[in-house]
Amino acid sequence: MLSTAVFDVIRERILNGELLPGQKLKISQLAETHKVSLNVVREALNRLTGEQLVDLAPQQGFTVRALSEDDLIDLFAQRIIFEGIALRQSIINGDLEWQSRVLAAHHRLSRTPAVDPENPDRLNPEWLSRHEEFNVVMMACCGSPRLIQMVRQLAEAAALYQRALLPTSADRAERNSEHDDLLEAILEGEADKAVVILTRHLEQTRDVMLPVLRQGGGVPQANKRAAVQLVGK
Amino acid sequence: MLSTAVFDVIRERILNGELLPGQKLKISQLAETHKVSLNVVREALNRLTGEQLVDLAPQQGFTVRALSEDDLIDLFAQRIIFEGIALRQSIINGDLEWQSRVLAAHHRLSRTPAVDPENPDRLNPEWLSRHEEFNVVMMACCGSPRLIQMVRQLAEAAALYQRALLPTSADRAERNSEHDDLLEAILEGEADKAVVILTRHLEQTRDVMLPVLRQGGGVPQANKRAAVQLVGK
DNA sequence: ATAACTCATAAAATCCATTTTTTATGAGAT
DNA sequence: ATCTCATAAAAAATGGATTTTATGAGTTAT
Repeated sequence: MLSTAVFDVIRERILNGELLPGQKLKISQLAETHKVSLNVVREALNRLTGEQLVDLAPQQGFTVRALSEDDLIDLFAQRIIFEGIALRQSIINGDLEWQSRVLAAHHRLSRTPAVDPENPDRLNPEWLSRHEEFNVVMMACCGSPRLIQMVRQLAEAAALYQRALLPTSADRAERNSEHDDLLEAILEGEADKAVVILTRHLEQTRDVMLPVLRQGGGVPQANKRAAVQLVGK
Repeated sequence: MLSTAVFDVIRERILNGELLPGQKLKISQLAETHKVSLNVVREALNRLTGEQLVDLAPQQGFTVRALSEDDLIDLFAQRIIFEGIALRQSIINGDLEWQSRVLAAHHRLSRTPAVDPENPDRLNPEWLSRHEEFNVVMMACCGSPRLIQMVRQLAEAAALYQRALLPTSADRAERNSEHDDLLEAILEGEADKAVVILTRHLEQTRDVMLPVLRQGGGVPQANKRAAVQLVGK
């Protein structure tokens, strides 16, 4: 199915930061670059609105979902709640097989440099992927397909902020040690401890990004457009 | 925007039980009944997949999301967690204006007969609407747009089950008194108590539906189709 | 001179009619 | 009963028509 392929590619381009938050997604242009007809693009974009990655305003087309301070705060408040619940449940349910997968994901993450070797002022996209994978695997055993889906959606939204706002300078060593602590708590089955560490980790991630968003200098984000009525709001 | 209108109508028809869980949604047929072209319907259905009300399987088209025992249990487990959180926060944040709106919604609900006067063996659709409205208003002051959105989506999924499975006989009087207790706790600002009542209410709702789903006799639901690979799973 | 308004033009979004592919169906043969 | 294959039905994709919005030059008013 063509629209599924286009859906995946555009989704990837948004998460990669190739298509910036707030940016307009011109259908004809996307159709041309992906060598498909207009409706295929339209279909893909409609599905992306469901994933909360794209906004649709009638007669004004599609845009990449924009960043905002309020949303950043709300987003991380919900991540703390949802991921906390999912992680606790995962630790309770998880077996040896699951622990091993977490260990493996952590290893892959810890051995990937956080800063792009070729582009020292930006985070390494590969590291971001492994970070997200670590996150997904941690939650995988929570036992609830719906919870997993919601956590995945929140993490995806957060990825937009992280790719745009996370500075490379922010105490990498200290932050990586949080992953180590998290792993340790998981392997020892200490749910409470793990949730506390995760919460602190998320809070710190948010607090690093907030001032960057506030000053906004040099943040890769398309110019804000005038507020328009979005569908379904 | 035509597709938005069609989106709304189809959504309504699904929530009304006019289009049954598991039922195939033939694009050409929908296009004809709504006097629009195929692509418009397709666009609406794609957006409905984002709302988790419709499933899409490549080359097999769209179906109304089917009911299942596992999903029912999962769904209510998540409702208990997240509606609990949203309600508690709403009570903490809510001002007099909000309390008044809850009171009004409760009044509308309590004065609407739960059983359809013309169709005594089915629940009154108007009552179901007011019940959902009561629910939405209760959560409205939780302060988190994202939490509201997720709670709304969970409640919408639950509506499918309730319209299909909730018997008319299930101790209406007792269940309505739970709404009264809930209102009382909210107006007194007793968050803990309100959450306990809500939790019990949701558990009972689930437990009433489970056996009906298990035996499955006479449940309005389209015949199950062979399992197919769905997109995005 | 600047600001506000009109209106023609271009660009983009939305929708439709049609073609191409894929899947489902059922008669006839093995 | 199972398999093959022709046919019909439906999904998916295309190309293009229609409608709406954005843009900017020209005009008028302050």
